[in-house]
Amino acid sequence: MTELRVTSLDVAKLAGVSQSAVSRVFTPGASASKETITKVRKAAEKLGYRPNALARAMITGKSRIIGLVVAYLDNQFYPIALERLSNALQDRGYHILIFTATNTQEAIDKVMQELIDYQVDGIITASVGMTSELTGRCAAAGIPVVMFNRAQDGSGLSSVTSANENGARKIADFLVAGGHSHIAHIAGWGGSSTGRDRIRGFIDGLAKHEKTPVAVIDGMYSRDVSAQATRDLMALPNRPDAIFVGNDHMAFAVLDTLRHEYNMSVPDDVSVIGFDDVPLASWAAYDLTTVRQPVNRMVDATVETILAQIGDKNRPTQKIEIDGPLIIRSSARIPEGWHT
Amino acid sequence: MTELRVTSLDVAKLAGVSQSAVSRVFTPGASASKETITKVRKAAEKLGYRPNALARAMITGKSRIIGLVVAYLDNQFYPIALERLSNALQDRGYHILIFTATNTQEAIDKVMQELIDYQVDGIITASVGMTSELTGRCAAAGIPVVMFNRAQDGSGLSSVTSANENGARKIADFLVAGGHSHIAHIAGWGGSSTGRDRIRGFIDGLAKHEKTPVAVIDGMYSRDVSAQATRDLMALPNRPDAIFVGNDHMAFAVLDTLRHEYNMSVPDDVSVIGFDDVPLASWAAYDLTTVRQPVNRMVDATVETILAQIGDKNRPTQKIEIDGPLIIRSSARIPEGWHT
DNA sequence: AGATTAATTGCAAACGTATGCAAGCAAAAT
DNA sequence: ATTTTGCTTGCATACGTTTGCAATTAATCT
Repeated sequence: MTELRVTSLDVAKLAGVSQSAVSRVFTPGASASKETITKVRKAAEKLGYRPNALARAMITGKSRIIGLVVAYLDNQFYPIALERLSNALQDRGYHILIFTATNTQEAIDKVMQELIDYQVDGIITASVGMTSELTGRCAAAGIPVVMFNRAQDGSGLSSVTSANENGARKIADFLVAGGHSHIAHIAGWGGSSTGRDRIRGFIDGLAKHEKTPVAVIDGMYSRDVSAQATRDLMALPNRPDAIFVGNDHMAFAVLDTLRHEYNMSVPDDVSVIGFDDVPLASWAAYDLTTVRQPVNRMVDATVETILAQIGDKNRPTQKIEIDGPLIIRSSARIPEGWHT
Repeated sequence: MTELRVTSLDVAKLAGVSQSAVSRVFTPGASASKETITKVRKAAEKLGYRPNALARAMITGKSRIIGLVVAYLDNQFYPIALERLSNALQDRGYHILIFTATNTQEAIDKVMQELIDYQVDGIITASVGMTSELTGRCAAAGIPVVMFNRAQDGSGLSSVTSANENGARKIADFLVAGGHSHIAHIAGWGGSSTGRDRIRGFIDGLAKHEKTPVAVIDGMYSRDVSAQATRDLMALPNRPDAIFVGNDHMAFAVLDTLRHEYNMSVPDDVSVIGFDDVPLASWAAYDLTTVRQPVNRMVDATVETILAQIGDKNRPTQKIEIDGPLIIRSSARIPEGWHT
């Protein structure tokens, strides 16, 4: 009904001051007398005025919007991270323009372009890779980018990940100490740095004990693919007695398959270890041994980094790795002498 | 390095046309000759120009941004819905400004205000209630609101939900047909219409068979509260042999508690039924009987409604209910003659 | 060929705000 | 009393677009 937009000019007229005065009252750093402030605030209150964020963004060149690109939301890790990121950024007065994009170059390129159209102050990508051409465009547009839970070598982009190699090494140690002889790995997607780093750390960790995995299969971060990989492993002549799965999300599928298709007992028949420690991992139905990705600290680091780069465009990018502990639960045999 | 923003004026100069011409080339409805179009496109390409969405938004009054307010992301239903909403809106050329807010009046009020500041074209709320004062402000600002998976009586706001009463009635029928004698309900938060509707439907459904629930406990949409409710139910003299839980998320906690704290077998000792049919419900570890909320159709309806209201501000609001089927799995006793 | 119509284009005025500049003014310093 | 200092304030401009208007040009019709 009342289709009119109330502007700073309206407030100015009612308060008997200039438009600039109104603007200054609503601009944190600006100077205004006690008297003007109260007059303006009263008038604004009466008219229900609030500054137009878009107009403000255009003039200042700062939109206070952070673009967030995320691929999959069915892996519980990402909604959790998203929630935390959102809260942390809201506290700092930023807002999140969100895009879901499948992990293909075209989709991501398209989405990133649209983000840039909105003059976002910064971009956070969660679980997606980026074209080098695209990173170039962001750099050209002067938009900082931070990759969350994913890194990209030689991109010159900041990234925040957990210590994937080291985490996978811990898992190798744990499984070997548990006396497993046939150890397999259902890996995260080979197209992701996270997947590759975990493979590398795991193989390296096994090598330290002069062991090699009986098999390494790409699980593509998919339940279906991981379930099939499990079947393939069970069909092997040297059937594994331990499986490290590249993330929790896939590990749940592996557990379901072992228990309900093969009637196997975990960890008596097979030990299973995941990676991430999503909330679901602690639920009694799974009780999954896993390496924790410290979401809170990763989120804090991400927010710090992106804001720092927004504040100082010449600040060098950085690759942050945060170590997480092995969380010992009941899905993998616990070596003698390890304390839960 | 190259800190300069390329504007339509730059393109105009390079192409040897006026700034308006450039604008028209990038404005769908506008008229421009073949020749100008190619000249402008070439120049734009060369300079890497794209129209500034913020400036465009300010002048047209349409930001093509939809505000999305969501409370919790640990219930898998919401990330899934979010993903679908995001995709559907992206396809229509809209973008999502997301806010996570705890389900308290102050938090929601604050968040909604900030959304309005950004001149969003519409607002979708998922799983949060709203102040009547706030709905008033939105109406005053001429911003359409659609509530997703929640309704609000007398608010005059559009809403999209599943047929909660009817769904709960189906569950009552199913449990009674299964021959259960002591039926309990761990309900969704009483502060939500969804929670209340499901209670009403369930009690009504039981009443049709001349039964009443042995207990109705508010599970507050929380795992912990639901687990405790389960313990309380098990301590009852007339211990229930069937529990309808207000949503899947809580039902998982109930299952975990029954199985791992009480060593009970489902459905032999107790039948458990949830509501939502999130992906997790079909995983072998839970295999939960539940009523499906047809997310895709709910999302489609939500998008349709919000866009329709944006297109025509005088369009009457509507409350849409979409019926979903009972998905029969193994967590509840299957009555003779029911076909899975 | 002349007249009517349609399409294209540039000019200029918006949209709602922030901010440099100079003027005003009161208080403090000399 | 005069100067200095510091704080407020209004004026006017800018941000990067879209769009009504009028003018120009091209196309169609009689």
